[in-house]
Amino acid sequence: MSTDAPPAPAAPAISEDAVFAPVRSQTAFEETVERLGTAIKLGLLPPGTRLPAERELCRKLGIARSTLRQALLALGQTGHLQATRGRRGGTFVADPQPPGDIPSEELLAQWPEVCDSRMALEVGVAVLAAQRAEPAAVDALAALVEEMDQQLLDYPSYRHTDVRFHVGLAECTGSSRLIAAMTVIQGEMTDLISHISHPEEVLRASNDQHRRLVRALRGHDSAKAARVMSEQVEATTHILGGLLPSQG
Amino acid sequence: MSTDAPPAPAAPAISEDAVFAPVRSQTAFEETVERLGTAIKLGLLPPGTRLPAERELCRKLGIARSTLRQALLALGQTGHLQATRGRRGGTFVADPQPPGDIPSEELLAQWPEVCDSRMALEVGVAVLAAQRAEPAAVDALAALVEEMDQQLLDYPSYRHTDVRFHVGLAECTGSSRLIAAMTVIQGEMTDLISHISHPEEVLRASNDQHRRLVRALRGHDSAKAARVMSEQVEATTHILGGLLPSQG
DNA sequence: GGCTAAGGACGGACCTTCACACCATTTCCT
DNA sequence: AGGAAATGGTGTGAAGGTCCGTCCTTAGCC
Repeated sequence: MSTDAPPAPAAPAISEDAVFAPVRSQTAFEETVERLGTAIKLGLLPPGTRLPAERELCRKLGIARSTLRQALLALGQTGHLQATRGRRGGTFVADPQPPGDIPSEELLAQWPEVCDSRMALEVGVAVLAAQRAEPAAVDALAALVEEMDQQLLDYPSYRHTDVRFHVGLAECTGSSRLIAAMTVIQGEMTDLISHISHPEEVLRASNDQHRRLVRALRGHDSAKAARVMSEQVEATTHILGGLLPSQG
Repeated sequence: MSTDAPPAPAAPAISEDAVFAPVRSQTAFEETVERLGTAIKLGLLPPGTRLPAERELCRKLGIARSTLRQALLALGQTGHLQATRGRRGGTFVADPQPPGDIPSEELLAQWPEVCDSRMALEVGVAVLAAQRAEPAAVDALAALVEEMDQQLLDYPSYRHTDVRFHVGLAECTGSSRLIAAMTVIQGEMTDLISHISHPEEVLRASNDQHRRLVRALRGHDSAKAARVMSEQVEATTHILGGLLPSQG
């Protein structure tokens, strides 16, 4: 017992790991490919959408045109974008889109972390949205729920509407940070779940929870919103946990 | 009425702003300064702490030694770090620490966003922590509450313990992403609130909420945890809203 | 005195990013 | 028909960040 243990008060080993964790600085090129690629894969930029002209887009993104072109070229080579020259030309989201690629080993290994982050973000967003959502915004979300009801047999379409629902929820908070975080996490979730089966009953149950969430928003009942969202995320997490190799 | 309005179904203008928002790629140098600087200012690395040797730390951080040295040099010049040469030398967290600098214009302008992000993250973390916290971890948090009870008249000390409490809560989730996110957001909050007055009564009320949160954790009552945390964050937000120039 | 572990300093190779100019293609307008 | 305009496509060189390797300096330990 009386060894010369350090007198330090309960060494906080865990958070030190976080402090000294690897620094991952993405290049502007990588970040751009990821941002645009995620928006396309999520359906936020539907097939046929015309992107802003290169000279304008690079200004919006705050990068050089040559850097932007690297990203556009990469997304063109993977079949996500298609460019046309001339006065009425431009860069368009390809139609049809290429098949989604399988999730990377790296992402698969992190799936519990992704689900945890999602749980935290979605529940927090649901609470804020319940406090702030205006009737018009709630109506828009309700319309998306109706839309999903018609897409129970077509998972890709369902998923796109689902993403719009969750991003729309983040928009209800009015916080651009939360919107950005939601798109990132939905992108990761899409990569994880797009290659597993989604029976109609599962989608129906999921959309029922959407409906209950909308009711909670309408009543500004943040506690109920938190509970419903928590159940929804947990359901997805359990499905993933059952289908993916636990801890690879 | 019958203008040639686009037939697009409810243009999602807001999320497009998010997609095309500026890409800010931090350099490895900047990211390192921020990570280490935040950890020091938050008290996660208390004064006197010895950092790992440069040759080891650059390996952990995944950067070159010269890049790491740039960061260490910068933190040395601001008085946060102090280096000693020789066999028993090393890089140490300076004691005493330099006075905290005033929050940047940029951060001040973003304060509502920071509070929103904090609300989402803390509530989500509280829910997850309530589901997962083990008794030993809850005891550790309870001990921090006791510690804060003794620090109601010494705000800097109180704030350091407060940070350890909230980061400890994130540790209860077991998710390194959430821990990292919590340290970032607490760093921003510290910058925002360190230069305003903190009367004893305010701190006492805040710590009472900590105590109620601990009770909720112990009972695995995630709904109550969410409610308490939501109130706590809201209280801070209101204080900030009253003291900072609204939308300066 | 010598060994060792630490910070301190330098220089060149490599890659990314940037700014700028110019080319090629298509459409619209006169 | 012909030019203006708007778009993507191409090239070049400079600037800066990062990495790697090498060496120097300092201070404690045997």
